[in-house]
Amino acid sequence: MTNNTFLNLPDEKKEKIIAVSTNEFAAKGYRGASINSIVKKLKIAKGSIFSYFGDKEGLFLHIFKFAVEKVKDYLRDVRENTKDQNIFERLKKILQAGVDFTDRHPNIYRVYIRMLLNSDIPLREDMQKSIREYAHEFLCELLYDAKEKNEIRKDLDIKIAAFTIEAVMDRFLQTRILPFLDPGADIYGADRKKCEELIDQIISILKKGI
Amino acid sequence: MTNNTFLNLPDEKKEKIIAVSTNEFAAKGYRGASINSIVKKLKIAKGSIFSYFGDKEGLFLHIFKFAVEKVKDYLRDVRENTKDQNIFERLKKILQAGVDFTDRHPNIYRVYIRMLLNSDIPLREDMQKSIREYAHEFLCELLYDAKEKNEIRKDLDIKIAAFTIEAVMDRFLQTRILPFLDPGADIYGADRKKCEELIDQIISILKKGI
Amino acid sequence: MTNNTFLNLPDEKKEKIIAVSTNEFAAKGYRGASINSIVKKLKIAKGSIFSYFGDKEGLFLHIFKFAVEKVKDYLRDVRENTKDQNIFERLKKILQAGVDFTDRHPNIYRVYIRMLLNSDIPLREDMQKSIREYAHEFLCELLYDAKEKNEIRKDLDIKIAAFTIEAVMDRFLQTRILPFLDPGADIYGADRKKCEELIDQIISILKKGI
Amino acid sequence: MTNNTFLNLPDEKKEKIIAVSTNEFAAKGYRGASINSIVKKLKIAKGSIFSYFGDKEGLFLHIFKFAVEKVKDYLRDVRENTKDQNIFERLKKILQAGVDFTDRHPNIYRVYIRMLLNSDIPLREDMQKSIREYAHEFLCELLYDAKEKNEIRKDLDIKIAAFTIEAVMDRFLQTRILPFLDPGADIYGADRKKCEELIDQIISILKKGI
DNA sequence: CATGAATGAGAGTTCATTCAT
DNA sequence: GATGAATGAACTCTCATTCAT
Repeated sequence: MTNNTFLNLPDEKKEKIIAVSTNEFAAKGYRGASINSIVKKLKIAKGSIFSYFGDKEGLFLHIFKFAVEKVKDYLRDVRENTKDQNIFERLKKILQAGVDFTDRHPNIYRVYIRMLLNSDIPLREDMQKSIREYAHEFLCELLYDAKEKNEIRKDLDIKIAAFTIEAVMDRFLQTRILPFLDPGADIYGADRKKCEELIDQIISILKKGI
Repeated sequence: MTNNTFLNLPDEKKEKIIAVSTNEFAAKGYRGASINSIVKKLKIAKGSIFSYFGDKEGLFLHIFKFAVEKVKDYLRDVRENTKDQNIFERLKKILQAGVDFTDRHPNIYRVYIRMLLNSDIPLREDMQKSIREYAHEFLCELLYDAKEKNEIRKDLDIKIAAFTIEAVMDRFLQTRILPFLDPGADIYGADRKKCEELIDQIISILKKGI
Repeated sequence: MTNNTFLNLPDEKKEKIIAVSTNEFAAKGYRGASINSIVKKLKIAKGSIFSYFGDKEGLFLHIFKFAVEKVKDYLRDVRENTKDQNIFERLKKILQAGVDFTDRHPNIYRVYIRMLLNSDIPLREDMQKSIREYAHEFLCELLYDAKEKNEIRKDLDIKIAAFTIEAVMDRFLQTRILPFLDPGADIYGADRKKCEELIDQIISILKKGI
Repeated sequence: MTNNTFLNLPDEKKEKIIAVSTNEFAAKGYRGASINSIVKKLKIAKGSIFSYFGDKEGLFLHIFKFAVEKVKDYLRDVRENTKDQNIFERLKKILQAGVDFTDRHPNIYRVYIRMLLNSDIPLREDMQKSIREYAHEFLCELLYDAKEKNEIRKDLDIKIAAFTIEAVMDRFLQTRILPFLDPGADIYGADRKKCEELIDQIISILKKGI
């Protein structure tokens, strides 16, 4: 749907458009986001957005795909960089990378989780499923490898384990971008060191149980 | 904010107003929800809603508080009914009760998770935090009891364990009302029996680790 | 489609809304007509028009049906008032009544003929056909009566005669509201007397041929 | 208004631009017609249209003049080719040629009658009058000749006769491009033979009266 | 107290027109 | 001379909110 006109824009402009739009969608959701508000912030003509993306849905889809790709990229990176470590090290690295990512791109992650929960809108079903499915399969692969290497219990149901890990990790990352989600003030690791400790403890619980 | 006029309404009418409004907010989100649409379904005058709740925000806040209370009620019930069981039995019961709850009141739970993500709108901070905080403290209490009874590791960090458990449980319940969140078709327990198995396995992972 | 709210309006207001809207559609056609422009002239809120008629199409349909009914009314009147006259007297009376009508309601007639030629728009097919069909059948009845009374040729094809008469009459009336349609300056009867002469001559040609 | 740049274009390109534009104006009217849509179909740059014709009005005027010239051409042809026939034969030939013309160029005729009704837009008065005036004078000449040759009544008012004939002929041609204008299904001559019969009957009524 | 007509700001969207390349 | 990106006014339509009845 996205127009060549947009793709041919100077990188700086493209990035600004994506950033401002992402912020708008992240802050107000699909319906709440206002093209008026976006173009005012961007100081461009309203018509330009429509020539770039067709309509509001087109803009959102672009933003969303962009966000999804960013998330996938970071997952891929971690996998490649942790190939020779054991599963618990790898999970730890994933969480740390996730923390970095949400710190660097809080609005991208906001758009991503917002849209997972917003059913009112124009994500094709497959888009909606795509990312959690991707994360799920990603974790399944990791766990499968780990089982082969006898790092985890032979009797573990991989799918359910993946589900559990994903839930915990996702929620942990959410606490970083949605402070109010954080149930205890001291769980939210403001500083790097505290944060690493938390990660260690979470991994530890996933490893040993409660 | 809610008016006495509303509170003095016959129960049946009050309930209908809450039910219809909850559905609307659950289906379309805060901004997407339309007072027009609500009053049309209710066959009452538009002005009435505004006299009852002041404005759209007031209506939403009422709906949301109501939803929160319902959730808290169910948590309280479970706690009372499982006092003499061990922690793993209790967690299992909580999850089962949660499944019942989301099956019976899918829209209440929908409103609740929808609104966790909406930052631009009118949840007072405390309202926003209230429910996850409540669940967190609720689990902390349970775990504290359990530690006293030597059901769990002595060295377990209770807050982080509570956080972990809550994350997994919440995500499990989300899969029931937002099917696309479910990463694997077979994780979603369509039938009662399958669902109980899943719960057992999740609890098992929480207990023993991976 | 038209709302009760509109129908319950004071007559004066209703008439003004119809008059202003009719002028707008008559002057600019369906697409060209602007709700903005209409409400500005009426000094009412934009929303009101939409609450009365649903949308632009609803407004137009109301206007159009209204115009059609007015035209039909005038045809009915003439028929009733000329029952005992011969066909040529009757045709003359019809044309004279038509002249009166277009003089009194030029915009109603304008809307009516505009819409016959505008295919881009929301007249249900039957609406489109309705009025010319009505006029055609109306003339067929008159001619059938006339044939029975031996006022016209026995071998005359009534349908084609009706078609011919309607074409001439319609065009004559058009010249009154669309001056530029008038091919010769002196055919257009500005004054009553001249106009009657023209009518006589037209009827004469229809009667005797050229 | 039309630019030399346009006139110097290869014939093929000029014709394509005129054809596509005529279709657009015929289908959607002046206001409804979209330059966007035209240039998309033509696969030329939007700016070109504006350099050729100045603005939308300029394009339309060109199209309209072109249509008028085509109509005049066909009238001239018929006159030349029927010089030695009597008036009723000539009228018949004119109608037959008109049928051919509307069958071959329905959109040209559509533009022409559409625009007769559009008062708000950019036909200079003289353009608006031009074509019907031309047709009127054309018929007057024919009738004047016929009177000299004693083919028609000596007492006939030529102008009014011309008006009458033109009205009937025009309406007949309209039925071919605007089927819904046709009052009776069987008046509309779908096939050539039926059509000729209709023409004969119409001419006969014009000749002998009703 | 209930009603629902009136309001007008603001939404998404289209489009003729301009102008730098 | 051709191009098409940028523009912003104008469009239809929605909606929370007000207030006279």
